[in-house]
Amino acid sequence: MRIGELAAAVGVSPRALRYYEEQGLLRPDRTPTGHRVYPESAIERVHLIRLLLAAGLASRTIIDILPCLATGTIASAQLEMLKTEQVRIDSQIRSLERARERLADLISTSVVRDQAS
Amino acid sequence: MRIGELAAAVGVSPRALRYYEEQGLLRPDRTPTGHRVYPESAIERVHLIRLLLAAGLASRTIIDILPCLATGTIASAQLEMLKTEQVRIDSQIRSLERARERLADLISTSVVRDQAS
DNA sequence: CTTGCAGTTGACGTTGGCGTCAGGTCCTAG
DNA sequence: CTAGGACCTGACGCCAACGTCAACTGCAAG
Repeated sequence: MRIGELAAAVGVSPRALRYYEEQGLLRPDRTPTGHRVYPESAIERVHLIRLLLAAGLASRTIIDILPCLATGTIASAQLEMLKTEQVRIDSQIRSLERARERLADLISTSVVRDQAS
Repeated sequence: MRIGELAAAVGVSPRALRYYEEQGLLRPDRTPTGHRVYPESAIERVHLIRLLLAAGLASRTIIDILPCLATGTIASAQLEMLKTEQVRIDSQIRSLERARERLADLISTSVVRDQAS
């Protein structure tokens, strides 16, 4: 499939897909004229990339863990990285929960006041 | 208290405090010679600012809701903003939880492999 | 007085994840 | 043959939240 199709399939821009390739996250084949050709599996792969990027992992980190999907094996150094990221994500979740709670406090304790513009 | 003291008290850099002021989040008094002077309450205020920034709120948004703390009242437009932010935070938390789960999957299903180098 | 740390403003640098041209090529339909 | 999408490679733009000089002033201690 070509870049436009993949982009539509996963809901990202072609520019983003080229950027992922530039970062080493994707390695599409090329037609003789240089057009990118992606396998079906790229859809799943991009979804995972987006998920991890949204969770705050650096693309460098993602590069290291993507091979684990294909091989089903992982180096101990990468395993440590994954655990570190989990810890970071956990603390980020807690931070978000505190913020949400604080906003809820504000909402429940504030008196709504009419505001002309 | 001066900027260095406040910075140490809340664990941020003086530069960050000046930036918050530039953004309208803080309004310290000044000594006759121009040095910033913060009230004790600034500690609490900066903690809240950090919490909301960490939760992904824009400083412009924070500007609008900080007065609510002081007045205990809130305009209906700001109330809507707060609810919108809550929704955003909720979806962000869910996204993080999915990522964490995915990492846990990887950890539990991958075979740890020895790695020279 | 001077040493030296703390403070001031101003301005440019950084990082990530793309958006957005610009200028050219490829390919399919009519 | 030609029109017009879709694709290509640069390369510069953008935004937020500061970091990092630079060049200067303020101030307390010895």
